[in-house]
Amino acid sequence: MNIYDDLLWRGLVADCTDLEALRKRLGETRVTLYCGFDPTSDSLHVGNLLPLMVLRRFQNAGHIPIAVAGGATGSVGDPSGKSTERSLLTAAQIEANVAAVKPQLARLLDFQIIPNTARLLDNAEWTRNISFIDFLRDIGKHFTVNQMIAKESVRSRMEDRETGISFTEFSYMLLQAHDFFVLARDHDCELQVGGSDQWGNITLGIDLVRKKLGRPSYGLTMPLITKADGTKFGKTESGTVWLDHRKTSPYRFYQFWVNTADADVIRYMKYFTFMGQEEIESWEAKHLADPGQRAAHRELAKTVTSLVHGTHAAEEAIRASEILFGGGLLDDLSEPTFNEVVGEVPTKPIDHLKLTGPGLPILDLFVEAGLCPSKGQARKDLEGGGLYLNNHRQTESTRFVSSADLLYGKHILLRKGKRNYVVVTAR
RNA sequence: GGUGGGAUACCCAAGUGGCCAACGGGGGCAGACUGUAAAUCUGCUGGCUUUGCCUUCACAGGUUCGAAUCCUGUUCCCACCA
Repeated sequence: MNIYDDLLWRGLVADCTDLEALRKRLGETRVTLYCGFDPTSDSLHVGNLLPLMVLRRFQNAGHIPIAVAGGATGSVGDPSGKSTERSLLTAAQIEANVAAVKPQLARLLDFQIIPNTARLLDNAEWTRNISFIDFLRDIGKHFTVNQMIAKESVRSRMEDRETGISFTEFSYMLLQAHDFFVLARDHDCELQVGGSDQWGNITLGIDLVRKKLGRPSYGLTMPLITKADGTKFGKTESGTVWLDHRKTSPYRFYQFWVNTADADVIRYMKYFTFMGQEEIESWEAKHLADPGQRAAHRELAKTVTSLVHGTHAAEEAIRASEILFGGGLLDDLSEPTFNEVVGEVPTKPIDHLKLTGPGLPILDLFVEAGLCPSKGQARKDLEGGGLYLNNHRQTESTRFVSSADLLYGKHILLRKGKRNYVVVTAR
């Protein structure tokens, strides 16, 4: 199957500058393509996964992907999809973010395979040494302000007189167009992919390539990822789902995918796995036959977690999930297995001395662990049957917790409700 | 500037002298059911040393045995008039 048809089937094509020409071009020879990732944070998040995986899909189909870290563009700030001006990051922040994001980009691409080895570049490399005057003369001259203010990202901000748009963000599209030109000139890059909010920036780049190099090039955008319930993709109650395991643990990451709504799971399989059509259709059949099993959810979670964090981390996340949601008692659990849980749920250190002798009132312990906001609330939660110690439901609000309750002499597993766990570790 | 109305817990919103830690709804948390879902049902939703005590109804005073409720002043908001 042509890569283009595969993308189409997966629902990954929102728009294309020239559908038929691109499909034909992709069928002929190896094509070099790129996608930019601005380092707005010290980690990529699940939303960035989609375009990054599209690069990999192209590579799997024999094409050459270039991931560009936006050391230059990121320091200016893309107005696309933003209703207000953003505050600038410091140079040091950008540099640190680029350093953090690069390995994440590299992880999803293949730098060994020959001949279509992936490349990882930073647009600061070719932007840093261009003088402002040169940029105005060589790049700026090719565009009219008229066409620039017609772009959706700019127009929406110009219509809002309250916020407006700074010259800095207004210029962003020129930098991105320049990137495409440099990559076309130096790497024979012919295609730029990105989220649908990148459409305006991409088409401007295509114009520049045509004007300066007299070559056609292509743009392809992916749709915005939606959720069945209308909320924003990539967020949980506890915030953004990051790719960095220190910001979002592999367990949380796995849980994020397991909790995908039924109505979204097959679509996400198409988006976020490299499984083929037949395989995905068989999961779909399995899901429809017995939705309660959530086989597709687990498969999706396992696959994506393996991709981002490795199979070992994914297996640990699965094991931790089985312990925390299996509902089983902890009594016959071995220490190494329990340790899978520690580190996957929030941990709270506690002074060992507090547990000696009679110990600590159980309500105080839940408050100290952060599971309950006050003792009054803790008492009510307990009376409502919502508090568990080492997976045993607690009924006595006057109970004391002492070192006798420690598992393996170290830990106490506290739980409120179905899935709010904290491991208290004695020090 | 004039006149009238309002300010209540996370949000909306009752309450106009004691039965008020304050009706009801939303949201949130928990329980049952379930599939770590949806829907539904139930409980909780100021704090504590919890059959009781303490602090809350814009702010500061006052009347009263007793005030979210009455009076005075202050701040802010809204409506109509100019």
